[in-house]
Amino acid sequence: MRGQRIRSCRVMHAIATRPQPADELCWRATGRTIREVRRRGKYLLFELDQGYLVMHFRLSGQLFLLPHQGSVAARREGEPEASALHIDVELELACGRLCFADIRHLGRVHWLARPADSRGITRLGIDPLAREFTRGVLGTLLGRSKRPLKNFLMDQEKIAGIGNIYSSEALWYARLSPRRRANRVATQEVRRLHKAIVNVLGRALECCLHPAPALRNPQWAFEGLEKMVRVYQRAGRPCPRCGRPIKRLGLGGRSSFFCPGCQR
DNA sequence: CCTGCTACCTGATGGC
DNA sequence: TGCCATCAGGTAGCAG
Repeated sequence: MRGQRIRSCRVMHAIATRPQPADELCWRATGRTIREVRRRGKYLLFELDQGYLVMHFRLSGQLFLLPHQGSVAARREGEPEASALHIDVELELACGRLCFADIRHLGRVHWLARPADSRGITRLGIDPLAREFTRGVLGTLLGRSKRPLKNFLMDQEKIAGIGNIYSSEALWYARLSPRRRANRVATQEVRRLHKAIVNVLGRALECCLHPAPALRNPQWAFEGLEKMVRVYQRAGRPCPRCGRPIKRLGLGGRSSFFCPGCQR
């Protein structure tokens, strides 16, 4: 995407730009050039020559790169309907149409003068893949919170980027109960949790990149989590470590999966 | 300030 | 077959 000029921007479903008016996104984005693409927590940022295009995929957002409408390539592929793919926003680039699609329409696309104009971005905590994320930093953060570890790990203002899958997985690797209070975690356990977080995210990245996502294929869906997942959505099945059945637990409005046998 | 709950959406699945 | 409840990778906004 780097260096591509946004020839036009179409909003098919204005819910995706809320609370920003769709036409504001369009006029701000049109004619701009993408300088750089980066990630902050779960946000995807397109740095433009003026301002930023910011995407958040929430639960079901996806990006597609489709052939230009009416092109030979589009006809060969049967011109997939925007409605069928639930495309909310479409950016016309030289290399094709970059489409933000989202079945549940919970994802968002905004234009911002700078990332700090997003409350969600400003308040993001430390990136667990960054150098600065050390055992010591994790220990300090944990010590300041009385919440259950599961809620702590999913709090984007503490550590940015961990969601429901990887919080369950990291706690399993660290042999810590999702219900354990953050400030009741011993030094040795902090060390285990830190290692677990970094390992889980690293392995997840491997799964996400091999095979690489097929941006140009609208049928493509992410598969391969099964290879790395040990407890997530595996209630009733044996724990790969101790053999006892994995349990599902409601915490903070989300499902938490863990092994009561070896997670304390 | 901190925490927990609910709304926001659509679609898949399973029980009756 | 249809109807209803529940669940799904997340966060903003609000009440207490």
